[in-house]
Amino acid sequence: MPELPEVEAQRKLVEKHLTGRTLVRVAAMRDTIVYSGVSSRQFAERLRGRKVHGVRRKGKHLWLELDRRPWPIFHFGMGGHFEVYRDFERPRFWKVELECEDGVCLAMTNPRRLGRIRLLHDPLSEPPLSLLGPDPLDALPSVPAFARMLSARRGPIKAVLLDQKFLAGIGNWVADEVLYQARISPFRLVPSLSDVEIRRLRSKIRSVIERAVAVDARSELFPRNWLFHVRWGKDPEARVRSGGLAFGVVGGRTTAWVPSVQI
DNA sequence: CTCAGTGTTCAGTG
DNA sequence: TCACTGAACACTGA
Repeated sequence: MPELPEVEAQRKLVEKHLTGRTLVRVAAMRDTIVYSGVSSRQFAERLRGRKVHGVRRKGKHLWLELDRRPWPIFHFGMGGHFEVYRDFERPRFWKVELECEDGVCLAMTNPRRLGRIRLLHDPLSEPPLSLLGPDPLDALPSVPAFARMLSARRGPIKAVLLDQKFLAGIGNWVADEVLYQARISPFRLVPSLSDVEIRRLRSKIRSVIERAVAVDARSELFPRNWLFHVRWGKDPEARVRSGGLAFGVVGGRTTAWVPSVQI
């Protein structure tokens, strides 16, 4: 679930419910894996009574700006989300529960426990956030800057797109979608890309992410001609219509592409 | 019962 | 240093 568009949708949700509010009660599920560098108990103590000034995101990381540091940073790993509710109905797999003065509760879930919850004084200037490349939604590099970034890279283009030090927030499905729409094979080595292809790639990174964010990452609202539907759908005819879908492994990840379209 | 997976990190290798 | 591979992490759901 959680690539840039999904995390941005979560950010908006959290922003809507927590901005300007005070965390009157904080519950933290005991978990020594998801909580990183801080115990769940300590985490809850540090947050209780704090006022939320803002909710920010970079790449797949989400954090709260509070009236006092340190601030909490959330990463979902392979799954999870924030859930809003009023009564005592904690969702399955909850890791943190934040309650506001108006009784609204917000919980972060993380079923597979590959996510991380941290407490940092200045998120943007400390790892892991300080190691990230630019966020393609907020700060997509210009064409020349993008070309310069690529010129420092080798290897298959998909592996580079997945590298969070290159751009922050692109994950497996976004990478496949962007390459499909840019008509570039995921296996193409970066040095072999032409200027035209580099422009097309950058432009598709922007359009795919903007479009997914515009519909709050609700995949049923993605344009019908996106690879996404063919890839995850169970309609075999759609696969044929797409021109023949292939699966392979690039950058250690399952990759879907259409060989007849992607050169 | 088996296995892939919308992610990240680290050790080992070239 | 760069880059790639594979494994590990942990657990759900098909």
